[in-house]
Amino acid sequence: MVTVKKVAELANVSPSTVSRVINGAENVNPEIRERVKKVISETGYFPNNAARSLVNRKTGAIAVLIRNLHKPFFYDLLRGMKDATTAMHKCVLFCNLSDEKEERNKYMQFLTNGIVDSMILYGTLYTDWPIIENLSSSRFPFILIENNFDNSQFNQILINNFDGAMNAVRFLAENGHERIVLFMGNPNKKVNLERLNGYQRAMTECGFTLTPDNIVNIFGDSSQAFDAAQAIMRMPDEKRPTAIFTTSDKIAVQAIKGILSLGFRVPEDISVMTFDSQSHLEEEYKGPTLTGIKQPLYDVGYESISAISDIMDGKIKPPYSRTYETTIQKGETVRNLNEG
Amino acid sequence: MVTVKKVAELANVSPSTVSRVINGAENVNPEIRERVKKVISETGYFPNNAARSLVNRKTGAIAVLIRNLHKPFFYDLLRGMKDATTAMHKCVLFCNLSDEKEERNKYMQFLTNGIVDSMILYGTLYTDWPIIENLSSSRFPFILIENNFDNSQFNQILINNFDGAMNAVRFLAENGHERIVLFMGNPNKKVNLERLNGYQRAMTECGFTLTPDNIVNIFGDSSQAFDAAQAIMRMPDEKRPTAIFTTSDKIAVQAIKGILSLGFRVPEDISVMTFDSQSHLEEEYKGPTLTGIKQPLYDVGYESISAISDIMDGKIKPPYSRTYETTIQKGETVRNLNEG
DNA sequence: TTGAAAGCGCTAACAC
DNA sequence: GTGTTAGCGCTTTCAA
Repeated sequence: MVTVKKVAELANVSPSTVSRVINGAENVNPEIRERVKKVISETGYFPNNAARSLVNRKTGAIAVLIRNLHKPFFYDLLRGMKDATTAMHKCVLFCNLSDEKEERNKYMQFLTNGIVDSMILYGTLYTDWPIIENLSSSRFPFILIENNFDNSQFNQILINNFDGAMNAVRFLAENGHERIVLFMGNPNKKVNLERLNGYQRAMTECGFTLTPDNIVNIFGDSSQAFDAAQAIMRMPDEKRPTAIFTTSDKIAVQAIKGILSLGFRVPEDISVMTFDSQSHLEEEYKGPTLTGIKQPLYDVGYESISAISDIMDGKIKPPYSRTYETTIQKGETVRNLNEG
Repeated sequence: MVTVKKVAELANVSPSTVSRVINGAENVNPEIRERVKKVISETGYFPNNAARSLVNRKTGAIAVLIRNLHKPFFYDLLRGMKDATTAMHKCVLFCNLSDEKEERNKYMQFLTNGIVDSMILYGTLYTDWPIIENLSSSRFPFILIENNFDNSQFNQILINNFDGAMNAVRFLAENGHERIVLFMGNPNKKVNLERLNGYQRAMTECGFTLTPDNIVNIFGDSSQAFDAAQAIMRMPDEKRPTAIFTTSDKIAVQAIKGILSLGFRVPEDISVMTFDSQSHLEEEYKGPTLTGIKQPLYDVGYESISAISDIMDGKIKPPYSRTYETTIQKGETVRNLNEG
């Protein structure tokens, strides 16, 4: 293995000079610099990160922790992160975590002790609190994306789920819908809670009826939405909602499958509006293209890398917080009741 | 920061003893062991990987390098890797590489110098040869998945593309097809070349006509397949192929879109068989479910982590090589000409 | 069974 | 502008 020492010997200088050349210090005789550089390229020397990290206490690398990294949901997020990585010449390490607490701890401890010096965490769980607190108290720099904590002391990037949900209801209202039911996913996820709250606020604001029946719980497997949608289609016409708003694509897809399975059509018989509007769905789906609220995940991904870099460089001083707005993505699943 | 030294002080022992406890050495007085363990848990001490790596020259972590990690194509591969990671209690770091040589080099050098001590590379490019050779000559352990090199000296996991393509043609033959055209992707990718060769062999074996017209080059953007498929559909019935075999899902999807765009149907007017049969397509597709050759990517992912672990543990001695067979995934795009 | 001491490869004070 | 020295946190001989 080639080390600074060996390079120093071959170039007839001291290790410190080699170090200076490697790190681009100004105060080196140009002639010597060239000599050292030549030896470096000839020997194929590359500095050992472990040794560097040990003395510098930094590596310049960023870790990104995501549960279920493999899910197509993260397509745009990862693309954004990748483009930012290339643009900023960083090294980014992705970790695909499971829910197991032990495993999560292991990764955290591994990464935070000499491997990376900043971190991006997507969609932390409530149960991750000890981890976050630990990071925070040890002053390890990190950014949370869509976290579950009501705490502005952390660096965070958020998506305005509340307004997004409100806009969904308003969009449905503009299209003549009043009887709008919510298919709501696991309320332990803060995002779902925010979408619920936005839905409720908008329903009230629009003056639409809002009873417990308006909110259908899909807390378990998303396939529950299949049955729930069937149940709705079996209601008498005059009572049946004209639109379903779902907190995720997965739920929307299942709901539509349920609707179609009974011979009904979307959006002719009932409209469906989703939250997410991913370009890549998690399962085979051949129904009409979804209309829904779209999250700017590419931008969020790009910004997360860019922001953590700026924080590390001192260009941004924590706590940093940024909220992204959603947009409405028009597909084929919402019918305009005002027409015809 | 808590260090061995501090733990040693608090426990009234020497750093060496702390080290022994951490590493589970036998020769430690049980009483002292407990005392040290207590201090460790009280202080939340965790060993610094950089320091460890520096002296041990290993970290126990594995890096997985994939170009375009975000693509849904890798869904099953990543799932397999993740499950293996959890099962074997390893730390796996994923890197999303671009084609840029400079970036690829940077990651390699970063990772191989104190961060991880083994590596899995998926789908290396021909231009990666210097990297691979460098890894190899420095005796850094790695496994290639679906690599582009004809070299059995490396640890590798392969998929039998040749037999897969042969089986595709045979399957079409069983279904009464004789005029089978190949839509072939970039031949710089070894996998495409193997699929081409398998196709040719099987066509010959079956005694079917095999002219240059039988092979349509889709070397650029897969949307070329759209036009190519239209061109085929414009051929007179008696000359037109009865089936198209494509080297990837992407090409198949474009081809089907082209066919449908002219008012033809799949598989009634022409059959389409693909290689890949991914559960997650890269673009919106609502045509018939694809029939094609399926790669066991989950298994490949799982095995890659498991194998590199075994290599590191000395349970497997290099060079390690394993080839996975494909299966036929039946969808709706191949018509049985023998019926009716 | 335990501790003292050396050293992994690198950088940063400090001296020259 | 350059070299010497010490030390980052850890493990591992070697003595005791």
